[in-house]
Amino acid sequence: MSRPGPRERLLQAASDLTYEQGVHVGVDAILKEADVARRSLYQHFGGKDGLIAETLRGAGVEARYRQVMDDAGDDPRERVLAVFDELDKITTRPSFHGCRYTAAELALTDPAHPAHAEVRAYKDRLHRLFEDELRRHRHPAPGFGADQILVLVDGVLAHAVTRPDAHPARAARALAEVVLDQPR
Amino acid sequence: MSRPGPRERLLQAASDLTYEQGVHVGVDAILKEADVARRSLYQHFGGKDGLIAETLRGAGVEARYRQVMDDAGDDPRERVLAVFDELDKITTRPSFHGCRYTAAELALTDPAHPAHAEVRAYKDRLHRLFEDELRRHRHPAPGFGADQILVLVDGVLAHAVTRPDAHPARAARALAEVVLDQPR
DNA sequence: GGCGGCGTATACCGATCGTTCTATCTACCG
DNA sequence: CGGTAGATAGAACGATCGGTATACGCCGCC
Repeated sequence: MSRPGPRERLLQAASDLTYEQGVHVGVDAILKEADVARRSLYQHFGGKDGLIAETLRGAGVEARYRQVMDDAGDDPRERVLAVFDELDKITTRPSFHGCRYTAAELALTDPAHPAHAEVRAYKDRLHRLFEDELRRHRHPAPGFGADQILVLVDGVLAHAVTRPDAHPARAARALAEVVLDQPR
Repeated sequence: MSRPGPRERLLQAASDLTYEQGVHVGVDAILKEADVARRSLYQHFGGKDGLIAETLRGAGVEARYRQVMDDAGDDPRERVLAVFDELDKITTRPSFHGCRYTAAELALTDPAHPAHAEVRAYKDRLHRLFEDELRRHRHPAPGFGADQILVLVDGVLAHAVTRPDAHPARAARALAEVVLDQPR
């Protein structure tokens, strides 16, 4: 029943605050939110950069995609389309602030920042996720199809930040159906 | 033959630096790049926020879309597809750093920042641009179709930052063809 | 011909940035 | 019981942030 240790609290606080306010939140704000001593941050993560990178690695966004798919049953077509239905819900919530990975990628100018590798790894995992579904669906070109799905997903998340009322997820869903209905 | 005034130099420098390094570049860096006195910035734009907003308004990215379309001729189908061909070139250049409007939107947390209105206005103009093309093309639902094109464009620009080697513009182009080939 | 407006240059402000430091406290383990 | 590792609290570091103030030079225009 005891609360998690400093490391977990730091990751949680960093995850929340960087999503709400971007990766440029101050270390002080994160420390206060996590209720953790300054020293613990540098002990566990070496610095702010390390904490940011580790936060992205452990965000578990990919797991939520899997969950949505699993809730949609076994049919790959329904599983993929369910993602866009979910995106329509997410992107119209007031708490929606875009894709944390895309935001981090754009905000961190320094190409040497460890976060970039995490973003790349995340998107590669997502690509594999969709590619597997398309392969099960007997899509003629699962790799290319997965690229298309990823463009749609990233497009929805990017566009909805500025024009959520346009319901980009619905527009994208119709195109995702086209990807899924390729002659096999 | 004389160089442009401080205002124009500031806009140019801000445009360059904010694209390369994000909107969090320091005022000092902009002033140095523009070779302008500190005071001139606050005289002309009231502050950094005003300069950023004005930079977005005057970036003229929309004009480049029009140019690409005009170079592609009169057929709306070819004009729209030309945009994705151009995107494939742009996104694979080393100097590519994503969509400046999306980046600004994500980086600026404060909802009251004047830049948000500029981003919204820009994307609305883009929507109108594509909607007009689709209408000329006798698309059955030009508004919805334009939403789809915008999702594809934003998706390409967002995804290419992390995975340019996936050539998201090519993946998107195939879907844009679907949008354009709707039965009318 | 002097005067106001614009641009420049530089010093300075308080605030905040990420980081390092010292010092004290607490929990666990032999 | 003693000792060690980890956590806490908080001061302080130099650097940089956006913004303001002061002083000086240049130009055109009444």
